[in-house]
Amino acid sequence: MTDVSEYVMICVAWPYANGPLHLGHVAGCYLPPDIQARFERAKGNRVLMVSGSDEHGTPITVSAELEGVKPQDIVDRYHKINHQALLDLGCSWEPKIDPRGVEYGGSLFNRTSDIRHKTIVQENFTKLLDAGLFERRTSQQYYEVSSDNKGRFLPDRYVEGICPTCDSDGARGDQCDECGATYEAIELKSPKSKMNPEAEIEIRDTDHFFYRLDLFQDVLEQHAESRSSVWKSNVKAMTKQWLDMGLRPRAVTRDLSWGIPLPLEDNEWKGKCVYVWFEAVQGYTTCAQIWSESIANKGGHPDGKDSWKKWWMVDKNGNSPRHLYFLGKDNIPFHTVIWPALIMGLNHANAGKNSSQPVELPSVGELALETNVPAMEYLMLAGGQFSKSRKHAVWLPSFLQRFDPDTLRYYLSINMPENHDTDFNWPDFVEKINSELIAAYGNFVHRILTLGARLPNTANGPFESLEIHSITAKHSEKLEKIHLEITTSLERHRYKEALRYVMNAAQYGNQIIQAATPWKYLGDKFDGSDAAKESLASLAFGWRICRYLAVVTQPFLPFSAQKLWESLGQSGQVAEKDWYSAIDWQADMTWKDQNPEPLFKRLELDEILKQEQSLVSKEVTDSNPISNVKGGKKGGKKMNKQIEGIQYLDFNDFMKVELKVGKITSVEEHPNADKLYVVNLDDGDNGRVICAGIKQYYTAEQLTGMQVVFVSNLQPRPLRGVTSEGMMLAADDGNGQVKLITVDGQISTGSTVR
RNA sequence: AACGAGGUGGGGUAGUCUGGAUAUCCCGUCGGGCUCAUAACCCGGAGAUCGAUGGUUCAAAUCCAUCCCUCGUUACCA
Repeated sequence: MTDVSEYVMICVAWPYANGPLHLGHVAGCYLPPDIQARFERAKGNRVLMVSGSDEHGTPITVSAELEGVKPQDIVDRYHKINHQALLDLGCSWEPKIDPRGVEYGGSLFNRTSDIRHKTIVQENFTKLLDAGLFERRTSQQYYEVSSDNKGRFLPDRYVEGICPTCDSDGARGDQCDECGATYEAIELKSPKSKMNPEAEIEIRDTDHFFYRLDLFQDVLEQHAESRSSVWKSNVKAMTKQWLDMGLRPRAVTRDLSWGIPLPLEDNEWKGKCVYVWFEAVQGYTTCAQIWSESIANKGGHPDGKDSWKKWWMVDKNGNSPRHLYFLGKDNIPFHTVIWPALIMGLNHANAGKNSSQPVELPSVGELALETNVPAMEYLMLAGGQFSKSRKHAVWLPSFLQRFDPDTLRYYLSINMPENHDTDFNWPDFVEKINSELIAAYGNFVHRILTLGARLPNTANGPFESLEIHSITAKHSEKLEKIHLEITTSLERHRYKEALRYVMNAAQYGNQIIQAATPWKYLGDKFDGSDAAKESLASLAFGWRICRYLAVVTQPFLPFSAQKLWESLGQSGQVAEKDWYSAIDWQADMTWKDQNPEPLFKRLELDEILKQEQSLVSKEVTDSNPISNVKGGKKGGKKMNKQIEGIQYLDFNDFMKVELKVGKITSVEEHPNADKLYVVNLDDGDNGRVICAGIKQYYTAEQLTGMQVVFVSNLQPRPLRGVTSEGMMLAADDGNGQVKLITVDGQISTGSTVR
């Protein structure tokens, strides 16, 4: 054990509880913190790891509305699913108290709907308000009027109308897709609610509080400067970009139904909630406080309910606990600019200062700022051979039903998007598992265990009497060097590199065994010669390498590390072993008398692809692959079946639709769009131009000469610069198949369809 | 089109922030060895003017400028 154990706070981005996690999330922000936490614990540090489900905000109410259930049902469902999936992946969210004792910390995967979270957020809100760090502003916002008194304010992206600049229809809240203009949402002509187009809409004044981020400009620049040597370049760049733009006050309240209400009595604040960004980030501290109160306190931590301060406050010597935040690259500025500004704001308020006094970096007894933000790039989900045409996600829960979690942990670690985006694809997954994880590491271990099983056993296993330290000294030296490299890499958050070094150790083991050829001296063949003794001494050292590997693979591959540990006859949990015991060459040798079993099973690509095929199509049709990245959009496909009931169309309305037969005379590329063709159509009259989004399904040659059915009396509309005068009908199976509707045999163009 | 990321032997990659002399690792390929081990292991060879051009430098994959290409996200599918 190192004699000074550090306080390490590991903060994991809060997954948004409106869908299951997918492998991109795992690689980006759920696996790396677990590796880090396991590593820190093994080094003897005191680790507190926090995260939880982010359960408030508009997207969840929208999901709920679409499914016809309550928001609470949605968040309950996904909190459970995601929490379980993370546990199945081996992420150490359980037990909540460190096995070494509560003073060493623990972990808590909480949720923002926790009443205690709500209470603390409201207290903090009040503190910041009283310190004058909020300013109140009035703005105008669309309001959806409803007869039953259930009117609501509409966020900009839920409003559509006519562009004030180019007069085209379908412009969104604050930006027109047609001409690219941006404007204030209230300038929009004939605005409509996107969710409920029939509803009457009006502009109303609404008051909100804004956090005075502008007051933190200088101090945040100092902070960023002080971290410039530890932050990765993408973190530095994105932070700088934000600071260079200049910080402006940012809204902390919203007209929102699903969230934490403002802690204000006045009637005018009814129906308003704390903006989700403002409350969810506070989860990092609230979760620590809740852990402290409900877990550490009961678990007998000497500081009781205040134990969280050990992980959050700058201590009396001015030392800060180490704070590591794990998140995707899209979240960087939130954690390097906005969140530090909130922390310093709370410090400011706690010190009894107000907005006229300058804000300062944390000092003794105050909340500390982040040490490092090892943000990842994205893991891409490549279609590979099954579905090039459309993207498919691989969901964590279904993955874990079929594969050993350690295989996923290995693949994502060795392929981690540390510096740039990387791809997930099945052939690569199978290859890496079979030829690296299994062939190099798994095979080496199995080699040693089976060779050992063939030696005559003694009290402490077959190897003990065979050791000759003078012969293997150079091997221990080499492994110590590798151990140092692994350690250094992990300290620098270079997981890929660290795991590569681990594999080097296994490879080195194979080299030793290959050179020693111990199989020549087994059983009857043992002749007592020096060569035989040296050979078997190397084999015995193989046992030590296995033990070494169990310790150093543990942060990455906790399940197989434990399995190996037990196969070696070692007792207890390898996760609780000291990191440096890997290179303790005097450790007592042990043995488990048994038939050794391989650590992993080889994967068969053909089988996986077959299964995956069915999995993909199944998930598109019967699951809900809604992205749960915050601010992510839902795919269009699954909307169909989620619409409640059928919306009947009036017969007279239907009769207004005029369908005709036309013949495609020529097809051109749209000058300004990837998916559109400009189709010239002979409509039996003067001809017309239609823009059609079928570029990915038909070539221009295929289309030319086709007879198609089109809507002739649709209001013409410009589409990215070209006016489209109608719509061709096509069938879409929702799985990437699109076919135009044609007529059975020849008929003159312009014929009416009835 | 906007924004983001990337172009390194046949495929996939490390190294680029912090310039330095034989450019890393995995797969494939060719040759050899081993036969204990999960068609696994070990050794060796071939194969790269590090996207292009220009610049800075004693020295550039690495820094600067311009250009080309690819991918992702978003938008367009009336």
